Amino acid sequence: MDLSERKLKILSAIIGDYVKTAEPVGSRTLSKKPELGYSPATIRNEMADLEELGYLTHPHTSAGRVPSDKAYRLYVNALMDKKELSREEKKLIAARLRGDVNEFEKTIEHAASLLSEITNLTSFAITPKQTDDVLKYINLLPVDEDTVILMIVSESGKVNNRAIKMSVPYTEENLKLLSKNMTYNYKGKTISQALTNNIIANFETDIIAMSGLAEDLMPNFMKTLEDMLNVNLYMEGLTNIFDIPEYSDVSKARHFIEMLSKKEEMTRKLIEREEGITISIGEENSEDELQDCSLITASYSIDGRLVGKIGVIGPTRMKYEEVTSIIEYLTDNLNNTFRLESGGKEEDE
Amino acid sequence: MDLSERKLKILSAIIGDYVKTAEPVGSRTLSKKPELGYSPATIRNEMADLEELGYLTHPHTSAGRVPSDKAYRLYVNALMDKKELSREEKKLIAARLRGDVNEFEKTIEHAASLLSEITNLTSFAITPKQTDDVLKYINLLPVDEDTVILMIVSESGKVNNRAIKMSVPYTEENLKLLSKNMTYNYKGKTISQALTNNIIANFETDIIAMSGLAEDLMPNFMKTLEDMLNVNLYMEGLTNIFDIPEYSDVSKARHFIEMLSKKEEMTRKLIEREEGITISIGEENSEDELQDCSLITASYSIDGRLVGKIGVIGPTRMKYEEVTSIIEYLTDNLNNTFRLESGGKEEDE
DNA sequence: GTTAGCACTCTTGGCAAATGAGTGCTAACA
DNA sequence: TGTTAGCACTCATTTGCCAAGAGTGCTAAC
Repeated sequence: MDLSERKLKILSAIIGDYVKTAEPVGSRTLSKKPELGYSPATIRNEMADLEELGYLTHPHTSAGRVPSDKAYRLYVNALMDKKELSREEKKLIAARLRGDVNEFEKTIEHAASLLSEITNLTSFAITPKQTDDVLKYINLLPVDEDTVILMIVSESGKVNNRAIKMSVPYTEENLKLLSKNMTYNYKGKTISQALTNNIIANFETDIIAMSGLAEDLMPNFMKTLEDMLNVNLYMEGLTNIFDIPEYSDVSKARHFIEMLSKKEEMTRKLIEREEGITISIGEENSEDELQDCSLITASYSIDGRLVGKIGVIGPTRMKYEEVTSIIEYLTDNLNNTFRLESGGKEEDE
Repeated sequence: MDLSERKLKILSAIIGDYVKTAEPVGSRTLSKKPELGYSPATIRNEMADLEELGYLTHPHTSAGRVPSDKAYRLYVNALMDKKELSREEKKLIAARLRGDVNEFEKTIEHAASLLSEITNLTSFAITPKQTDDVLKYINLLPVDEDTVILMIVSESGKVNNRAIKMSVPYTEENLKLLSKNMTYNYKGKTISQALTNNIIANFETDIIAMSGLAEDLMPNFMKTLEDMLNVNLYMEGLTNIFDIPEYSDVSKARHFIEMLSKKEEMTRKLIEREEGITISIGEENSEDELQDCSLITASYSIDGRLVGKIGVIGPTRMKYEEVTSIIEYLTDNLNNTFRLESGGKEEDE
């Protein structure tokens, strides 16, 4: 059933007010708003209807109305209009995000902290899972009599390395040969391909000559590849939660912080999210702990391929349009910075 | 003025009880303890004396006594006896700490998380500031036509690298020459020496031939050296604070978490701490936010040289002897693991 | 020096009354 | 037929008050 123009207006006003005050909003308060020229009684009637339809709830008989998750959903889908950021906000974001493509981890961390600062919510970001990152170059370097450094470079410019204690002596020639061989075998493969298809069989022949070397090497090679797949999680503004009246109850705040402190779970949750801007409201979240939180996430990409996520978490009572606009602008900026042609930056306006 | 045997006994009992219950302890409760065979009245007299001397306080007239920071200090210095860990605890710690010298960061992270688990407090650890780590090896590797990887290896086995976009073309020969030259110039220098004495003048002659190369390189070299000095901070068990009755007040918990979330400050604070086991109680801490917290930290070292810190933070009402023993045993274990001869492990008992 | 006794203080919990915000419903009005 | 005023009713919150209980300080007796 479609809601009448007036119902939508009232619902919108209730949401607006409740988001600001965190107090159930009553008919009197609403009737005072200039855009709603109705008497409290009329509004009460409409509110009763809206409640029946599931858009409002009632903490108790003599309290005002509170928007339900369904109301927020409607609001987000249909009612809210995108908020254009002010010139200052845009400038602030752009200025704080100037970064180096080769230090994108730092840039992401900055972005998360900026996001939490602007929204006054808890923000988080993950770096891309580089599953599809392509290997470019593998090198073994001598350090000690018994130490060798394994170094793996990917197309995206990521460099990982690891010092390996060798159990058998090696020669520089051997290392060079092995480096070449490995590069030859793995170059062009994605990290996940390299991890699954065990290409070792492929260079068995050469290896015979170097016996123990490969045995020391391969487990470390695999470990390093796994390291490269590691996703980093950044989180900022955890204590912003304390500014939100809903969480002035210690046990609630505790739950919130406890959940967010579980890095693996949060990372997984973020990875699983769809790309683009995604809003999930209250009970739309599967986790019990998130039943009265909303998440807004967006994806950013590096050179248009590797995809990371950034977003905020807060109470369902949140300034959806504002936060969404901020995140959108922020990710646009990130995408721009991370375009490998090298972070040019001329945006709209 | 020295306290009488009996006063010490009473004080000790008060501390013991208060640490357990977090409730002010009264004379009746104390007189019931078998080791204190005095009537409530006697104990009251002694308590009045102790209060006058500053060892006890009184939340209000009709409440029991609470130990002051001065009392805890006395307790820690003179009264408490070291608690020997149980065989199980020792086993647990030893088992969980088996680590690889080359992955000491992970080991430290584990140690912090273990510490917080055992003590039910918030724990943290910092990796050593590698100021005195000695450079061993510098290498420049070609990747692209315009990308070069700079790699720095230190004696402690740390490997740092950085991809550098070159603004001028290079040849492999040039890179090799430069690598050799830099290694020659920096090998044996500590990181801080390398950062301060600008040795660039030293190889000016060769550089002339490679003009732009060094200009692209040197800023990145310096940045990478700075990266190597970065200290990582690990923190675990933040939410343990919520189990402590003193922090059931939201604003207190908030302050606590806010302070601990400031990574730079916490890192600095830890770096500044003295080596060995250090206990600072309540107002002995300079920071306002720590006035009712105690910190217990200890230092661990890698190969007996590079020194990191690990510790816990909790309310002044803390099981000092237990926590101290745990930290001591833990750092012994860490030191052992990080002895470069390669983590042998046979401990006392 | 130790202890029993007692008056006194102060916190805590429970209870009841007052307050007030807001509703739902009915009846009147345009 | 839609809108509004009026009024009784509900329920959370605040306030004040009282009783109970824990613990002290002091005095006097042992």
